[in-house]
Amino acid sequence: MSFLIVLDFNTFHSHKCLGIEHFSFAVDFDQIKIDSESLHSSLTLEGERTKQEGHDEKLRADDVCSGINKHPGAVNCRTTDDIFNLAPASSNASFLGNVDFGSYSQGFSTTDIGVDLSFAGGHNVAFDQKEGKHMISSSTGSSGCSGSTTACLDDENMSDDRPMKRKRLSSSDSLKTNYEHNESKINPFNEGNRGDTLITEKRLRKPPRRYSEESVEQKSRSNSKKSALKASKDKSLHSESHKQQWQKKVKAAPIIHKDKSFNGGCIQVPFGLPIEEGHSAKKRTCWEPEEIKDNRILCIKDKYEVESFSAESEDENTEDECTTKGNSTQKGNSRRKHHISWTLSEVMKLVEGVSEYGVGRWTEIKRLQFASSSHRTSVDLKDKWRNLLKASDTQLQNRRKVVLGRKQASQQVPESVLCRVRELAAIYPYPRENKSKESCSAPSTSSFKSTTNNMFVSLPTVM
DNA sequence: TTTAGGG
DNA sequence: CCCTAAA
Repeated sequence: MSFLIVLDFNTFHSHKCLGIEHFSFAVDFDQIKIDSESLHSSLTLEGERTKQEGHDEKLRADDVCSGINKHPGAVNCRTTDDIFNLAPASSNASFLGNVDFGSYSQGFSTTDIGVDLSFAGGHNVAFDQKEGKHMISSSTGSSGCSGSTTACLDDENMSDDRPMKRKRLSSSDSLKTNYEHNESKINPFNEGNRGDTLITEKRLRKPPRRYSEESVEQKSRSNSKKSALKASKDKSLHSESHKQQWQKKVKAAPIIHKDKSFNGGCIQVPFGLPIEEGHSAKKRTCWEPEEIKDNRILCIKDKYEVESFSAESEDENTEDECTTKGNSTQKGNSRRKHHISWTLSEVMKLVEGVSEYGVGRWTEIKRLQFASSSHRTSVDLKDKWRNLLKASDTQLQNRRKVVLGRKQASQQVPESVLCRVRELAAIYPYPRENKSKESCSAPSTSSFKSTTNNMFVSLPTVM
């Protein structure tokens, strides 16, 4: 098994890290999967054993952000471990990043190596492709906190992303070029195997209720001064033209008929009604039709998306694609507000931004890291950071309980990122949250800060 | 306008 | 995410 992978990696390496396909293409993981299945019987015992004894070790390793080599639990990790050992030092950095995520996503499914691996493997393919892609072109490893895995991972991406984004921004004064850019860029990657499952997920998801409400409102006041105002002052104004094109497309499609067929009366009624405090109740009345309509839109949109670039739910879309989606889905105003889930790359960009500019300088971060994504306002960044802090904190606590461990932890945000968040939280204490934690919850010294500090201190020690 | 914080 | 007070 490891032999296969090693060969693969060698090709990957011999291509000067340009052929990420060689590293993560389907066959590769099929091999792994097959191997793991065939090995399952023989490995089960060992896997179970290593999984258990490895788990503690893994947790500790994660604490110091030095994960990879200590994940004996998952088959993949073992192989990557082998690779890692064989890999020339020069390629360690970029490869590390890849392995990191892989092993983390593996980590959540190690409970059942034989079964879960297939899925997690698929996931890894997707992820590694993306990440690998990012990493390949950049090799700056300027990690602030010694070469921790996290640092590699983040910086690898970030340092690459930013220049590209700037370039994109400057080279595409009209958003149209921007989109062309992105589509052509995105296309090759999204045509992976994983697209299908993700698409289905997306289609099944219910639209948030608040969204339906707002779409109603937007329709009712389509030309209200607020929208005009917002559009005019919103920086994403330049995206308007493109957006409107999308809207035309969408509108051209038989959405309205569907509405009628659904007895759209429900939709109309709420208009007349005063839409004030009775939020929940009244919204719910008009929710169903809206939902259906929304699905319609989604379907139609999906058609386009699947044609141009295979849709992909909340994964790595590169914020630009998210923008595309957002604009197309929403009618009227600047950005689709309701819950565009944060992609990992976005989170990492945020983390990177915070590490570079400090907490609280959200506009800076927005300008520099999220320049090309019209959604994600500085407020969003702030909120997300708050959430990340919370997540990292709770994760820390969960770690101590150990028992809970893997599954629930952070399926979206890899531990490495949270780890980085904690580091940054230690460096740049969040304006008031940290204080409050210190003053309120921690009469003696401070629970949170001390732990994070310890973590932060222990990092270089271990590395 | 931007940040911080509550909801 | 949204809203809003404060700076």
